[in-house]
Amino acid sequence: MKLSTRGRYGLKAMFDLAVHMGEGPVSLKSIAERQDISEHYLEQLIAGLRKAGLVKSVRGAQGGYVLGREPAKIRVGDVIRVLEGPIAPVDCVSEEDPECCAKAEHCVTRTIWEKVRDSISEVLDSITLEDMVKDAEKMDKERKYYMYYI
Amino acid sequence: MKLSTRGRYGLKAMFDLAVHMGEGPVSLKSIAERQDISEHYLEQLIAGLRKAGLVKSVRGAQGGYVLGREPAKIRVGDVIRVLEGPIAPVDCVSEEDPECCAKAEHCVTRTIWEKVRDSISEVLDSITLEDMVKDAEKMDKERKYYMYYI
DNA sequence: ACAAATCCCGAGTGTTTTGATAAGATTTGT
DNA sequence: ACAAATCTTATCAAAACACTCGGGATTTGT
Repeated sequence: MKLSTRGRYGLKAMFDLAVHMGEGPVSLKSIAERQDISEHYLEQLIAGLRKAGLVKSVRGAQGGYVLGREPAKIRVGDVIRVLEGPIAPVDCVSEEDPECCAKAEHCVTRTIWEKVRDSISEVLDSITLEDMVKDAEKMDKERKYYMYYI
Repeated sequence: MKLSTRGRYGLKAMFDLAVHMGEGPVSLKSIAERQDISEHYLEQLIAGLRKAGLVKSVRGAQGGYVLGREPAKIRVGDVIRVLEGPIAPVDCVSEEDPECCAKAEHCVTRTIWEKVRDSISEVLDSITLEDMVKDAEKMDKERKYYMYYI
């Protein structure tokens, strides 16, 4: 029941982009340095985010990435789903195309996993990047609020 | 964010034991057959459950396993924690000995993972084996309510 | 006493996932 | 033209996962 680094690093990067919103394109290199992530690895992760429209890329010198839409409209769940796949503790209750078995309707544990899935989704979909930035500002007014760890 | 087969199979087995409560020791072989799990693999899983006191073993011919205490006092969360480790989407919010980083107090995402952890725990700790047996009885009065899939 | 049933334990194995690295191609501002 | 970036593809080592196997130890029915 662990998140992989994909989701953790990806959310770090998205938060970093939200913090630097309005300052023009942010290079992968600067994100990787601030968040202490392998640049090449982050490249793979952000490719997925780009395809999903959560970030836009600007190629060439002074290029980089910007958020695909306002921070208030990007939920943590959106980011996690792109990087980790549909939220589900087991495949038979996957948010999209669940691999149901024949007896799914009579399966006691299935209902348990559904409840787990829904409670996770509810938490992740109730928080936006904007919320995160505001929380960070509250936590520490002085310091630049990079996340050192996820 | 997936459960491994350890948690799934283990809960299957515990449910099976709860269903057959009061019929004497249940052999691993019969559980493995009903739940369609590798017997040797299940052996490993149940070893952990035994050490945790969730099941008791009866050695020798006609031996097997029985629940360590009443089904009403065994929560799904108890079983999952034994087989999958402490509930936590990331290590820094682990239920026991979290590997905190220096900046944990200023980490925005940490609070998110805490909320996720708590919502999962709440679901898993609100359901007991007794609840599962009752649900199964409700779902299907006629058939023996084995779980065919988790 | 003996054999069958059953639990107990540790080691080995193939596959998949994870997390990263490397090399080169493409695009663009200066 | 050049340097700074992104983009694409390929490769790879380590860990986790899901078993599998072999051999003991213990108890019971006959």
